[in-house]
Amino acid sequence: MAVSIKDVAKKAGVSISTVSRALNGYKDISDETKKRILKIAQEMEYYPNLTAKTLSSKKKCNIAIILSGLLDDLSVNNEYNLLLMRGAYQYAFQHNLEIATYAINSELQEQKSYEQFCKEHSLSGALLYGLKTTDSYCNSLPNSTLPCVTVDITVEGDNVGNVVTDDTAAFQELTQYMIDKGHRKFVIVHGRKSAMVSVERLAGAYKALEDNGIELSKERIIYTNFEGEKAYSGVKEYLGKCGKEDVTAFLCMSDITAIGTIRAIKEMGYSVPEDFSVVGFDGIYASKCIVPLLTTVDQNVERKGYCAAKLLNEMLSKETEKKRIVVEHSIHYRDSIKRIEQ
Amino acid sequence: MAVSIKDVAKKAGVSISTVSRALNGYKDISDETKKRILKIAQEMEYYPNLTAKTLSSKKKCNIAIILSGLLDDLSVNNEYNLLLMRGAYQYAFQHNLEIATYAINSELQEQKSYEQFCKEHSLSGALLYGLKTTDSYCNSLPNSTLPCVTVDITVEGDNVGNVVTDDTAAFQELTQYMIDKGHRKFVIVHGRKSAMVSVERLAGAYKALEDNGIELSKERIIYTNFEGEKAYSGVKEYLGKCGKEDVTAFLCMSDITAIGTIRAIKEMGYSVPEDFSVVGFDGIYASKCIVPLLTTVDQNVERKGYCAAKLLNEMLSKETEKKRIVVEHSIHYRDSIKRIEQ
DNA sequence: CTGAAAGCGCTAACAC
DNA sequence: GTGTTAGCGCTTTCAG
Repeated sequence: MAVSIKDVAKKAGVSISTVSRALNGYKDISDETKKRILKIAQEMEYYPNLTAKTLSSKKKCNIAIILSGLLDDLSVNNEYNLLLMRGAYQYAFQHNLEIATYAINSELQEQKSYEQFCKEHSLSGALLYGLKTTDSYCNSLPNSTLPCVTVDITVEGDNVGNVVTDDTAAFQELTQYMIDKGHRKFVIVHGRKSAMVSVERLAGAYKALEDNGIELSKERIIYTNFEGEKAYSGVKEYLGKCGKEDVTAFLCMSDITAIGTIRAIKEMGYSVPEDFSVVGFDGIYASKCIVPLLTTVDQNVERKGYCAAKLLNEMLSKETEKKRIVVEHSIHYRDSIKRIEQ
Repeated sequence: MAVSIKDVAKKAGVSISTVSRALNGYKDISDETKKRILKIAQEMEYYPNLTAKTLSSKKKCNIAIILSGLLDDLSVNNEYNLLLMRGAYQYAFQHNLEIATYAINSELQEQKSYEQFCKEHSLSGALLYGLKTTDSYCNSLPNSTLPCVTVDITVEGDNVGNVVTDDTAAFQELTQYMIDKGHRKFVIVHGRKSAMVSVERLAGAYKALEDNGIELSKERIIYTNFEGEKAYSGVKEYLGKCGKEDVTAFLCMSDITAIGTIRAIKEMGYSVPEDFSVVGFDGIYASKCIVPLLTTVDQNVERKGYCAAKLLNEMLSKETEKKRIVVEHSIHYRDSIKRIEQ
């Protein structure tokens, strides 16, 4: 068995409570014994059992990432999820916190509520990544007594914090930029109808379009479920049907679909940005490697993960009243768009 | 406080051990009481405290993923790491296991050994992702009493399992394929000198080259640290210096560097595969979205994660003597290469 | 300043 | 079959 606090106490000739005090930096202990105990503990290679610690301790503060949808068929979000994790762990490292990540799916959510999950794992709160509007957590969260922070999805509740991108503003900005570049004939390569982010991005596009008196018919929206292949086939079909004159720019709701769009365009014998301009959304690594370099909205994903961890931590220590953080995005203006004469 | 086993016992008018027996499906309990207790537990929304469970239980079997290097500057492995996770969680779901993921870095490894980490977290074993040859875990693992499974890096030890790709064979195969297509003048876009996978891939290339009596000078190796930008600048410089006649194919050790290579080629006014052929390695999502579709080795990353979890689980239950699993790769033959006349 | 003792929620002998 | 009891390793009153 591993060396326990008891062993250290015995070796040091003190009681276990004294060892506990020394280890946890309490003040009501003589400097001398403290040093001695610490030294012995180190020599014996003693490391506290975190399980026992959380079990016995009252004021626990351990948090986790609950990653939903990791096992969904859709293997498109891989980079995104890990960047979110990176951000959270960055915060954790800086603040000497430890975060465990668990994976769940929609089904598991129905079997066990968020609160139950937390209690089972002795969690005082969690970061909820990858939640969908249809997930059952979304219904139970508002009544949760345990704090949590969602990312990319707005859920109300006294103990619920949200970290989001202003998707509407971002997509509006992007669309306006295209309009400023002379584009009037757009096709939107949509994400998923039921995804909150897609809905908001679409709203942003319409705002810019309306501001400039441009109409966009429903037929000019291609749904992709965020899959590159769907974007590819959708765009190909569209171009085959409607021809070149009908459109000058594709507004894509993700980089992956933008890359698929570019492939479709090239395969039809056209080029980007000479014949068509294309913009993406996300700022994935590949967007700055491909040809042409993709103009895209950088969501600052890592920062979102960081902010989520920070918000949760502050909610736990009642340091903040804030419940909603909008992480600023930025647009990378690159080579995939072209100014055109009208 | 949450409802505990005690509360259930009280309500049911039995002792806590009876409740425990009912909950854990032991046989020495009457069917009737069992059903009654289960019903009450459900009504009371009782959920066992896993922390207490692992603390008191002897034969624990909880495993974790220890993800190293997540916070390294190099943000190139994001998709890779998450696919690995996906695989492990897939296995976990199928076998009703729960896996927690923790993030560490090289520094943390020096402060605390693998065994200490496990003891702290009451782990019976772990999956080690992202380990580097220079990491201190590599030295301590051989003497570990707790089992673990590494991925992509070979570490010896009685309690150490390894899941790898046969990088040498894969890269040899790829190189041979290029040779069969008529290529003789290669440039290798290398990963990282100190990375085990890079070393093996290089060995594979040399094997194929030597088999066919082709020489490759050191100047024809471009080191990239697996970064797309480095590949881009390296290839650009190379082409600027040596010109078009000097090379017909680029063998890249990752898809990201292959994508960077393609960009460099295009920016120099050449095209792929007309002027140069390019192959990658990994099989990332973007490889099947870009133009041209990238010929690459699919590492079957998800399967690697799955096999690692499986191997660890079997090591824990002594079901297997095997310590090393080579996950079969496959080559996607796509559009980025061209047959040439010599 | 330090020790004794009571728990945290649960499992696992051991009795009855 | 079921209850009693002793821990798992640690924190935290409460005495002294």
